[in-house]
Amino acid sequence: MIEFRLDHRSGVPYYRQIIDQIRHGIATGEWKPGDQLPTVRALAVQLKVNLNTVSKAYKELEIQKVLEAQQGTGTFIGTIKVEIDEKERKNKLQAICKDFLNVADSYGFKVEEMIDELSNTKHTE
Amino acid sequence: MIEFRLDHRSGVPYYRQIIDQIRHGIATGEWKPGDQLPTVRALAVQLKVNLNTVSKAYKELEIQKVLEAQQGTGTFIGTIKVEIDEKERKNKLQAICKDFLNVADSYGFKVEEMIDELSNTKHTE
Amino acid sequence: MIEFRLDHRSGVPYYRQIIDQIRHGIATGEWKPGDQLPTVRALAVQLKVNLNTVSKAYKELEIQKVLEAQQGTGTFIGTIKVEIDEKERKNKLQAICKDFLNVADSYGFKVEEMIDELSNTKHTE
Amino acid sequence: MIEFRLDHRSGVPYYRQIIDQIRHGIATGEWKPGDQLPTVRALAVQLKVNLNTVSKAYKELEIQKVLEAQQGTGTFIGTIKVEIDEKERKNKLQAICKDFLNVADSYGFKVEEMIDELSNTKHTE
DNA sequence: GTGGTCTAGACCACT
DNA sequence: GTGGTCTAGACCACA
Repeated sequence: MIEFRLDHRSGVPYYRQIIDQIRHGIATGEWKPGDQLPTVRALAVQLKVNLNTVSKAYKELEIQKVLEAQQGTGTFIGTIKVEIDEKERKNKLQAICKDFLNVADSYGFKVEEMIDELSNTKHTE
Repeated sequence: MIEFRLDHRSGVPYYRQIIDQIRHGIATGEWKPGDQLPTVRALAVQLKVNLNTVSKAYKELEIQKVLEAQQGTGTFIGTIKVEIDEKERKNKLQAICKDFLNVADSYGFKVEEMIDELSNTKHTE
Repeated sequence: MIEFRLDHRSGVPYYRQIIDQIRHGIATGEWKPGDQLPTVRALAVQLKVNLNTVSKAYKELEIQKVLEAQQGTGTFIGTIKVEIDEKERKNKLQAICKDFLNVADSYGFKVEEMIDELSNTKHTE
Repeated sequence: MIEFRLDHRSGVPYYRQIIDQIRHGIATGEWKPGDQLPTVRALAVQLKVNLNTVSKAYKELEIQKVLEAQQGTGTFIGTIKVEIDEKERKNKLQAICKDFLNVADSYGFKVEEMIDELSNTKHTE
C-alpha cells in the first residue's frame, strides 16, 4: 500500500495533493485497475484531514473516470483502462512544458539551464 | 514598449501574470534600469482589469526592489541593479524544476521525455 | 432458471438490479406463480454479493406481494396473481417516462430522436 | 436569466439537479458561451441551499469543461465550445435509452406502450 | 464583491 | 462497515 503524505506548506490544496498522489501511483504502476483504495474515512484519519477533503479528491477522480466508487463497498482504481491515447498524452506533456517554460522564462532562465538542472534533479516528495 | 497580455484560461492570477511579464522584460533586457512603466491606470485599461490588480502587481515588485515608485511621477525599473546573488537564483531554479518534476511525474512522464519536449518547444505566449 | 447478472458500472444498487430482474422474469412469463426462486444464499454466492443484499431484494418484493417466503422451504413467486390495477400501472409508466424525458431533455435530446432510438434498440442486459 | 428550481421530493441530490438545469440551459441555447452564471452565493440564497452545494455543482461542471470559473470575477459558460462530437452524443443517447428500456422492461412495459406514452407526455418540471 | 478550501458534524443509502 | 449528501460557519486568494 502506498503511503500518502501531505505538504502543509506548499499552499497546494490538500485534495489536490491527494489527487496527484493517486494519479502518480497509477502512472507508476503501484496501483492497478481494480485495486481498492483506502476508505475515505481511513485516509482522512491517516492524513488528519476532514472526511470531506478526501471525499472531494476521490470524487474528482471518479468524474474523470480514474476511480470507481461502489457505495457500501469501497473505492477502486478504474477498470476501464483510461485510454490515454497518445495524442492526448502528448498534449498534456506540451501543456505542462509550456507552463514551465513561461515561468522559468519570466525569471530569465534559459532552456539549457533548465535542462541541466532537470538532469541533475531527483524527484523527492 | 512591451506589450502585455493576459491568459484568461491558465488559471494563473492576473496580478501574477503581470509580475511575470515585467520580470521577463527586465530579464531579457527589453527594459533597463530607470525606464518608466505604464501607469497603473493605463495598464489597467489596456488589460481590461481592475486598477487594484495592476496595483497589486506593481506593489509586489516594489517590495522586491525590482521597481521604484516615485510619488506623482510614475513607476520605474529599479536603478539599484537588483543583485540576484547566484545562490538565490540557483535556489529559485531548483524550486521551479522540482515543482515541474512533481507535476509531470504525477502524470507518469519521464525526465527524458520532458527534456525532449523542452528542447523542441519554443516559448510562445 | 433465469440467469441473474449484475452491472457493476451502472451505479444502480445491486438490490435494485435483483428486484428488476425478478420483476422482469415474471413480466415475461419466464417465471410463473408458484415457481421457486434460488435461495438467498445461493443467489448471493452466484452474484458474489453479500447475503444482506439479496435478502433486501427478496424482502422488498415480499412486501409488494410479488414473492412469498415460506419458513424453512424457500421463496416462491406469489400465487396471488398480483392484480396490478390498470390505473397504477399507468401511473408507473408515466413516472418512468417523465424521468426519462427529464434526463434526456437536460442533454438537449428531442422526443423524436428518443423515439427513433428506442425503436431501433433491443433490450440487452 | 434562467429560473432555477429544486425538487425536494425526487430524491435526486440538489447539486445534481443544479447541474442538470445548467446543462439543459446550455443545450437549449438559453445560455451561450461566455454568459455569466449567478454567483455561487446568489444561487445558494435563491434556492435556499448551502453555498457548498451550489459550489459543488459548479465545480463538477468546471471539471467537465462546461463552465469556467475565474476567482474574484465569477463563473461563466465555457467558451471552449464543448465539442460534443456526434459520435459521443449518439453514445449518450443510447446509454440513456438503454437504461430506460431496462427499467420499463422490468415492469413488463412494451416498447410500443412507452413510445405511445412519450408521444403524449410533455416535459414539466 | 467573487470563487476556493476546509472543518465539524449530521443523516442517508448500500453492502 | 462503506460512500454520498448536506449544513453552518470559517478563512483565504483574487478583482
